[in-house]
Amino acid sequence: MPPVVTMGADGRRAGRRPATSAAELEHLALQIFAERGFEETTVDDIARAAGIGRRTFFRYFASKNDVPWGDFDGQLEVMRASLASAAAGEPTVAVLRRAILDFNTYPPAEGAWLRRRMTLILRTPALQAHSTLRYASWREVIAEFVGRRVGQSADALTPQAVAAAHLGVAVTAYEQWLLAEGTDLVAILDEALGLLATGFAAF
Amino acid sequence: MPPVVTMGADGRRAGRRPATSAAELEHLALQIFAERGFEETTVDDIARAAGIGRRTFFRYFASKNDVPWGDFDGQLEVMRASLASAAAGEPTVAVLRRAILDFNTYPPAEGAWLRRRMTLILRTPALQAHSTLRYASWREVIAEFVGRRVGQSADALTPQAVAAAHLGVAVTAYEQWLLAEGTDLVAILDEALGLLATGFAAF
DNA sequence: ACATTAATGGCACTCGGTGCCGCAAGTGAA
DNA sequence: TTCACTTGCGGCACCGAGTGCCATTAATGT
Repeated sequence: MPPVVTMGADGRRAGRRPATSAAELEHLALQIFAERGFEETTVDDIARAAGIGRRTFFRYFASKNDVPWGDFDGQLEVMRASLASAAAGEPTVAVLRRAILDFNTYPPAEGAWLRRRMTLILRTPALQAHSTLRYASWREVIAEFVGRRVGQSADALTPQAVAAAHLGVAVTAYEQWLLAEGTDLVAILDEALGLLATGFAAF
Repeated sequence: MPPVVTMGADGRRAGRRPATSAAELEHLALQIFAERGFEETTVDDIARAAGIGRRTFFRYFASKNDVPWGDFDGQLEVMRASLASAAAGEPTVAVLRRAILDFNTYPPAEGAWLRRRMTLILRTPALQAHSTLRYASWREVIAEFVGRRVGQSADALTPQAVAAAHLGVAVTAYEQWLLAEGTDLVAILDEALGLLATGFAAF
């Protein structure tokens, strides 16, 4: 039997309202991580600071490692749509390059937060490791697009290789960006992806 | 004060002898993983099966995740030496390609074990994630070589990008190899690395 | 008031991993 | 043989992440 959805006129559904939100929790947690470090901060610390129970924390995030990822999946859907709507005439790698640059273009106000988030993810071993699992869906989106373009299954060698190479290079660009304070992420990404398009045969 | 190393004529050092070896433990653990699954096998299970204490297990492996990696670091040193001894005239990517193929060329007898190991690593989320940390040193070896060749720091964009792209493509080749039973790993690796050398501009 | 729905959070438990420390089992030398 | 020394073993207690269970709380409409 389908659940009877009781809903108020203002769109509020029945039931107790969430005590906080994933975004709010993330914001708070990132602050504590910055102060005390990721490993040194326990889930209890975060929960206590947020005024919620430890158990409740795990209803907002599947794991402590998932905290710094924001709405990654949502952003991914935007990229998927962007790829799908590309003109058929435009070369595959060009579309890819543009989509990746878009995916990583943030409003200037968020620049500082992005740096914090990515420093955490790329320099904390536990998060570095965990990132692989999040990147998997990123690669899948790319592979599906390339597969469509070259008329192969997304699981085939070429789409998967293109996706993996682009991911590796994009992450490398992020690492370079973090190395120097005042640099432009998109410019570095563009340069790095350029290397990939031409191929490494020149070396 | 420097420790006085007392050592027998036959090369045996003083002190109690190890009850087992990392290789032996790995062999045993891999068998249990294959039967019961990685997540379903506790460290206690492995220790009990090996007749050692749980505490002792962690003297052989830094973590449960490190079990399936064999002598990865040792192999890496071989690759590093191989890269260092390459003729200066040979193109960088060609050297790289050959070194990677060598690195992944195993005696036929080990083929079945390799498949087991890699299936475990590439299809178990926890191990997939952990692999990133092991791959870091692999990338470093490549980046150092490329840096030397192009006259840049190993930390610079180009060496890092080349390393990351090669890693991504190599792992992809492994995944393709696992998809079909009778295939030749080295051939797939060669094909995949070929894509990278030419670049993706053709797509 | 009452049924319903959804979120909270406490409790107990499992498992990976670590620090501490006493003990076992080897060594060469007195 | 006995002793000092060295190295590996492993029990114990502890921490922290993550999960299943379930009673409780706070919101909804009838």
